[in-house]
Amino acid sequence: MLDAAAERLVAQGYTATTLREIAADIGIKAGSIYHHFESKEDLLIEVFSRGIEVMVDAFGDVDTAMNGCDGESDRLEAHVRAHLGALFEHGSFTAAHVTAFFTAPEELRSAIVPLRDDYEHRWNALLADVLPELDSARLPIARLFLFGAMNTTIEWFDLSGDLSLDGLANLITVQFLEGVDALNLQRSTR
Amino acid sequence: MLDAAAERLVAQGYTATTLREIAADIGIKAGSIYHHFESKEDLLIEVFSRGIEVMVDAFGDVDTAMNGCDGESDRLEAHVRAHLGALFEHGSFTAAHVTAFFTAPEELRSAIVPLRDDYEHRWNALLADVLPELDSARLPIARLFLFGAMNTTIEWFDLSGDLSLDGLANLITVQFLEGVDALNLQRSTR
DNA sequence: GTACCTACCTAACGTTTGTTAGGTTGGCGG
DNA sequence: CCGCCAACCTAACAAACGTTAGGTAGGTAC
Repeated sequence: MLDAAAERLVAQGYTATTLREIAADIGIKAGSIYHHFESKEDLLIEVFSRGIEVMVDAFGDVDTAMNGCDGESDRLEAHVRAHLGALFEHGSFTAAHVTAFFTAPEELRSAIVPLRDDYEHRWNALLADVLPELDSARLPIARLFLFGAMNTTIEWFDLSGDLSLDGLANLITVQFLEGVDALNLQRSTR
Repeated sequence: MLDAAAERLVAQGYTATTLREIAADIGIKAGSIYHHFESKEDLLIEVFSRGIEVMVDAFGDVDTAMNGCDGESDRLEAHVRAHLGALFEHGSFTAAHVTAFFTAPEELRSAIVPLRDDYEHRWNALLADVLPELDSARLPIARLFLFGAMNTTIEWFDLSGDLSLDGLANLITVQFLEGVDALNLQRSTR
């Protein structure tokens, strides 16, 4: 049911996602949803927060898997890969969050914002590690650039295409760290 | 009226934007809209296509203003500045397009896609000029990175903040061309 | 003055939405 | 066998939506 709601959110946004559609997708009637959730808002809050949960978990997994033993640039790339993995490989929760969050009403968003902030802080800390020489005032902007590059991939990246997720993660990391010039030297799509 | 519709689109997305609200914003009643447009879809198609028009015009203005006399990197930065200008300085049409386009129903989107394609082709041609050594298969991906960086600024950039639009354009261009490392050397916010 | 047109309004229509009250079913514990 | 509870259904509610038919005010043309 949460899965069905997430997929509807990705395809249609908040208001166009109706409880009757979600119910029909899983073979029940709209009224039955209220046995599990108090309201539409309640249900979709759960979907959005799971979207962040998936990202945070993926971030944490990378952190525990590689504790300081690898190079900083590889560490960044692994986190980029984890973020992309959350977007494309773990259901539609994260995708729903990224695409539909800003189409939700303000009251719902403010309930989710603390979770978002937590995730952003982890990235800020990571970037501060990877790029110790970067002006700290410019660090959030660098993060926003990176988020922009990663999150807009849902609008064009095709999992079944020539480029793999690993390759995409490498491409984004290199582009971020060294710019477009470096893309010429780095032709390995892994 | 188109302005009011655009602002509602930015704030709420397609389905949540109602004709009654748009009408109320400009001091008329909902039914009166049908004297100027055939339907809600018709009205919002006009808003979305004007959003592209603003971008295309801004792109064209830069092209005529600097015909080959400047460096390629400056030329790219001027176009980035023009794109950001369309987003922040010429009403809400372009902002509405970037934020709400994917919340609109499929039939409406397919009416707009040709205009979008035209704008994207111009950018592809520009990038092919600026980056002649870049693998042509990777050129659309580079453009998508750049678009991602530029368009997600609506979610965080503040016109009245410390960073100016010129500074932001410079930041994005440098980040795109040379990566985050170059941001340290480039501390001029103009 | 008459005719006409543009720009608006009123009032309703059919549909869809989130939501709710009350009823039905099936399985598990005792 | 009885009671109970979770999971579902039916049927309806008020509200809001896009849309339409018909009417009104004010200006312009002749």
